[in-house]
Order: sequence, then structure tokens, then C-alpha cells
Amino acid sequence: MSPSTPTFDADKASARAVEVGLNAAIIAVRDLTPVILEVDLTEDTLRHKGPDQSMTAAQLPLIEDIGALPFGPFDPYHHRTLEAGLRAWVEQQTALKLGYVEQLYTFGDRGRAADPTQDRSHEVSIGYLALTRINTSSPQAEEALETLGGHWRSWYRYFPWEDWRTGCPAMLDTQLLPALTRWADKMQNDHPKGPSPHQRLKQFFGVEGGVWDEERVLERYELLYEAGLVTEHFIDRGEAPPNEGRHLFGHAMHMDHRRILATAISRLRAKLKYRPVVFELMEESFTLTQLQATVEAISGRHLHKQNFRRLVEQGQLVEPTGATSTATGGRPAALFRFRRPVLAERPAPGLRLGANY
Amino acid sequence: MSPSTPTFDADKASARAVEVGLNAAIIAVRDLTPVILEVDLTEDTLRHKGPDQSMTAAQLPLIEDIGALPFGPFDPYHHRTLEAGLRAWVEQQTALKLGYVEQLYTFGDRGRAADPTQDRSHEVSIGYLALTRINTSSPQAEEALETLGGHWRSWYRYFPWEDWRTGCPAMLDTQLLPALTRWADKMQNDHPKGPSPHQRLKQFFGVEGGVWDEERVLERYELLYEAGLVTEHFIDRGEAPPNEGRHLFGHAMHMDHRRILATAISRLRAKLKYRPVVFELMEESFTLTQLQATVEAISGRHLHKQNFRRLVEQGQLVEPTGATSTATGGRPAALFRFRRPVLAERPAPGLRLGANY
DNA sequence: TCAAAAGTGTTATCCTTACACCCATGT
DNA sequence: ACATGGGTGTAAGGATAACACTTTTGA
Repeated sequence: MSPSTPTFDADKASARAVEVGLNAAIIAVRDLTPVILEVDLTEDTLRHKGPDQSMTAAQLPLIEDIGALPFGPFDPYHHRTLEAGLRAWVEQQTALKLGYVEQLYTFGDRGRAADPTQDRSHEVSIGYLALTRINTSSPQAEEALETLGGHWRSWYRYFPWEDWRTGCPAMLDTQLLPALTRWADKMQNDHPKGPSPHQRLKQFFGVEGGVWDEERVLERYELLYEAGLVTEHFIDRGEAPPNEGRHLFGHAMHMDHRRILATAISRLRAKLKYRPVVFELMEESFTLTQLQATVEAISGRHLHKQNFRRLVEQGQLVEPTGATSTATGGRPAALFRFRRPVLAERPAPGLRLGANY
Repeated sequence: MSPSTPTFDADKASARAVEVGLNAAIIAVRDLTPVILEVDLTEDTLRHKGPDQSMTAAQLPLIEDIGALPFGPFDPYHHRTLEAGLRAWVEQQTALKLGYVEQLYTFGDRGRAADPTQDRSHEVSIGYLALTRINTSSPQAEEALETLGGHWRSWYRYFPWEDWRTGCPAMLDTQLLPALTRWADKMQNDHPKGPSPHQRLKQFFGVEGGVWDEERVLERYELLYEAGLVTEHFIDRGEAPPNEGRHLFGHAMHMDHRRILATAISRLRAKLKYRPVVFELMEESFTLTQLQATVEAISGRHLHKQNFRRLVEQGQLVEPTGATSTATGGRPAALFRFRRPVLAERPAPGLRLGANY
């Protein structure tokens, strides 16, 4: 590289040093509900993760009970890979056994402060998706959750508009879409030359002849953020949210954690269709109805029973164990297990759910 | 969080500080070939990116002409987001206009040193995929490439086994698969209890009735790495590669750059099918044959002409401009352009290539 | 006996795949 | 005229979506 090339001085490297934080969206399915592990926000966690160090818990009560995703720093001295580092502190803190773990995204703009020179956090956060089977009977897991201040929460608490299992959520038509439309109209008016917000509304929320794509969880959240319809929009700007400290659409989370969660849901909903990840959330053996309920819980859609069964059986994803279960009331259901060899047989073994039912 | 909880001391934070490097796989298509931008490896780049600082160019000539992906540090003071940081230095260094940019993956184990406490690089690298249209006529772009020591290289130079456009590459059957099979046999023998390497061979390389999934570029590379069939395997271990300094399978790259490139190819091949990213690599208007050739170049497959045309036309992805091109010899071809509105109409607008042709 | 949930069968429709064939241009 | 690449039609087979219907249990 010639001296005239614009380059970077290695001696200034220390000025660029940042900390790497690992955030995990730990997902399980319990009682037909997709749940994530949320931890209480304390002085301690704030000190680690505040968008700037001057923010203290004193400013926190602005919003009622905001939680955070489990968080841990990455220490390159102790862990060779990022995933190893993540598994280490998660298992240490929560006593959970993680199954499938996948990296989601790395964010450099944690608090989204308007002026980066003001944001002295110097932190990069790497979001992870982790799947686990809840073992409610494990006492040490319960105890670990207790000391950690952890709770399992339905993910639809944060994204109520994403649950279409019993049809289009009422709040979408009555509240969310009207508010979004008002915003889009205003945008259109104020910036007639800019990109059409109505186009994005159509694309992500399926209005005006568009379709609802259940995978676009992140895009929908980001649009709501932009429109000032989620609490984080105001927290990040240092403004008071306009609802007397109550949550706007969906329950808010600390910093960018809800964004990470949206990314996790998007990824999981997509992955379901071409990789057999559902089985990471199921017991060893299960009935087809249980499997369907789990898929419905994750994808947020209602599925057609008969077609689902055919899909899963002729897709060679499962095999009968021979046993049956009478636990469900009604006729006993045959029990199935995941058929591992599909992994080698088919290029994309997943539950290829079609567009409709 | 109670004091007894295993936690991390914020005062030790500086000990965990790492540098964040951004690596870009900048991809274009030129002369029916997918090309990436490779930069020469110099003392300067080595100083920035060496797996440990003690490695100098003196150790480099072990392997003939190894190149690197364009690299830049992330400075949280100057750039609010990671992508903004990436775009800034890429456009500064290369004078290229980047179109589509997507984050790929964040690696914490750059040099994959066996002992992390020995690896003093303290660097996390974030890989990016960037698409661009090569503008050979731009003199300042040419000049910038010159000073940077940059070259456009076919990506099949690094992954010759991935080019199936004219059928199964000969080197696969004659060299690569035999070598892999020998390794798998040996593994099976040495560790009969471990996971079957033959299973993975079937899954990723489509042997023994398996199928070749063109998206599994990364998995294939990682398997070759594990099997000691790529040069990086030996460099990372500080061993001399067994080929008198010549490359093993495919051309090697600096550090983990070939892994990043494999990730980029995998992602692009997958994305092609559900998002209209090809058009980021095409001119404003194009013939259907040019479009097909571009898709073939990327996916590494041969496509069925007539069906491809129908796919693309009834998929509403393009619209005729009305003009024709006589440049190709033979009957003049109608020119098309990308039909933007498709983004809002369909949930996953891409070239849904089926399994066969 | 009836409700509840499991499980089977059938049909219309659309999409994928494959094959055969015609058209417009330059040499 | 004919080689070259552009462009169209159509039929077989399989997957999808939507039906209606039977079976087996517990209360």
C-alpha cells in the first residue's frame, strides 16, 4: 500500500477498541406459547449496558417494568469462539441446556444515539438465537432463574400484532394500522419527494392488496420504531414517551433488545421452513397435533390440520415410535419422533408451509 | 442481581476490549463470471491483520501469492452504524459505488489459533457481502484499484468445485472426492464412535445418493478445512502445507477470508431465490439471456432456457423496455428492466429456481 | 350416547419439468 | 442458405389447497 493511500494508523488502534457484548434470545415453547427468557433490569445491568454511563436507574421508572435479554460480555482471552463464550455464560447463569444456537446479527448502534460522538458506550452487540426445551422440573434451573431475576414471557407480549393464530389480531385493524396510516399520510405530506411510506406499509403489513408475510417481523418493528409507535423510539431520543409512562404498541425492552428479539423471530420463522429446527423445541416423542401447535405458535399462523399431517409424514421428517398417548382427551394419538436421516437425504428438510394454511 | 450471582466486573472491562474489523466480499459479475475484489497482502495489511503480531511478511512466502479481502477497522467514534463505517472506507479506498450491502457473520476466532490465550489479536471480524456493478470505464476506479493493489478474481478460483455450469467439475470426481473419502475412511477408523464423516460427505457433497445443494458452499469449505485439504488448515496451525508451497484445493486466502467468501457465496445463492438481488449486478436494461447467464454464474448451475424465461416473465419480475439489442449475434433480443413494484406485491419475489434445471 | 380429538380419502387446481417447434438476424 | 441465438406452445406429472368423512377414546 503506498504512503499516499488513505489508510489507518495502527498506533491509534486503542482509540477504536470496543467491547463486545453477547445478547441471547433464548426461546422455548411452553403451553402452546413461544416464550423467551427476560431478565430484570437492575442497577448492575444498567451499568453494563446503558447507552451512556450517565443514565441511572433513577431515569428508569419513566417506563414501567422494562426487562432485558440475558447479556454477557465476550472475553477473547477465555473463549476461542463467540458461540463458546455465549454458551459458557448462559449455562453458568441460567443452568439451561442450550440446543440449537445461531448467530443473528451484530449491531454497532446500540442506543441509536443521534450523535455517535456523544455515545460513549463503545460497544458492539452480537445477537444470538438459542433454542431450548424448558425443563420445569429441574430445581436448579428454577433457582438459577430466581437469582438471575429471569422470567419466561410470551413473545407476543412484545409483538401482539404478530399472533395470527386465531385470525387477524383485533388491535391491528382497530389501533395499529390506523396509527400507521396517519403517520404515513403525514410523512407523505411533509416529504412528498421521499420514498413512499405507504409502499412499505403495503409491503410489510399487507394492507391494500399486499400480503402478510409472517417472516417480516423485523421490518414491521422497524417501521413502528420509525413511526414513533413503540416506546423505544422515545427512550433512544431521550424524550418522554407520550403515554404517561405506559407502553405504546407491545411491551418495550431495554436498549435494542426488542430489535434483537424481532430478528430472532424472523429468523426462526424462516428457518422452520427449510431446516428441522422445530424438533429442538419438542420433546423426544410427540403427537402430530403437538408438533402442529408448536409450528403454529412460532409462525403465528393457523395451519390446516389434514394438510399439515400429510406434509410432515410424506416429507419423511418424522417416524412413528409405535406408542400412543392418551393424554389429550379424545382418541389416543400416535407418537412420533424426528427422523434424523432426512438431513442427508433432502437438500432443505423443513416444514415447507405454503402460502395458505 | 444478587451479589452471589456469578457476574462480571466492569472494572476489568478494558481487559476485554477488542478491535472490530470489517471485511467485505465485494462481488460483481463480469464476462459471465462472478468476480470478487482481492487486495494484495503487504507488510502494512499484515500488521493490521496478522493472527499474531509476530508474524511478518518473512513467513509469508511459504505460500505463493495469497491475497486478502478488502479490510477496514470500525471506529465507533466516527460512524454510527457498522454498515456506514463499511461503506465509508470501501468507497474511500476503492472508489466503487456499492449497491446492496448485507452483513454476513461475525467471527471471533480469526486465526483459529489452537490456544486462545496465545492469540493476542483481540480482534473480531465482521464479514459483509457487497454487490456492485463493475464500471471498467471509470478511470478513478481503475486508479484506486491500482494504488490499493486490487484485482477482480473469479470466485471459482477459490472454489473450483462450485462451478457446475458445464456439468460436474472433473476435479471433483478425479481428485477432491477421492481425497475426502480417504479422509473419511481414516476418521471412521480412528474414531469409530464419533459422528460419521461419511454422513456429512453425503449431505454436503451429494455422494451416495445425496444431492448437490449449491447453497452449501460454506459447509463444503469447512469440511475440506477439517480434512486438511485446503492450505489454510496448515497455515492456521503454523505448519508447512504439504505441497511445497503450492495451493491445495482452490486458491488460499489470508486468514479466514476464504471462509467469509464462502459465507458470502452461500448467502447470495440462497438470497437469489427469494429476493431480487440479481438486478443489483445487472445493468439498467438487459436481455433475458444476460439475466440467465448472471444467475447461472452465481448459482453455479446450468439453467433450462425456456423455463427460465417463463419463470422470470410470469413471475412479474421484469418488464420489456420496448427496445431490442442486436449485440449478441442472431436474432435481436428484447431488452427488459427490473419491475420494482413486485417488491410490494409478492412476499418473496425472487427467482424461485426449482431443484432441476 | 355424545363430544373431542385423531386419522383417512378424494378432487380441482396450479406449478414444475420436459420436449418440440418457430422466428429474426448476420454472414 | 444456414448457423445462431431469441422466443412460443403444450402436455405429463406432481404438489397444494380445500373438501367431506370415519375412527377411537373419555365422560
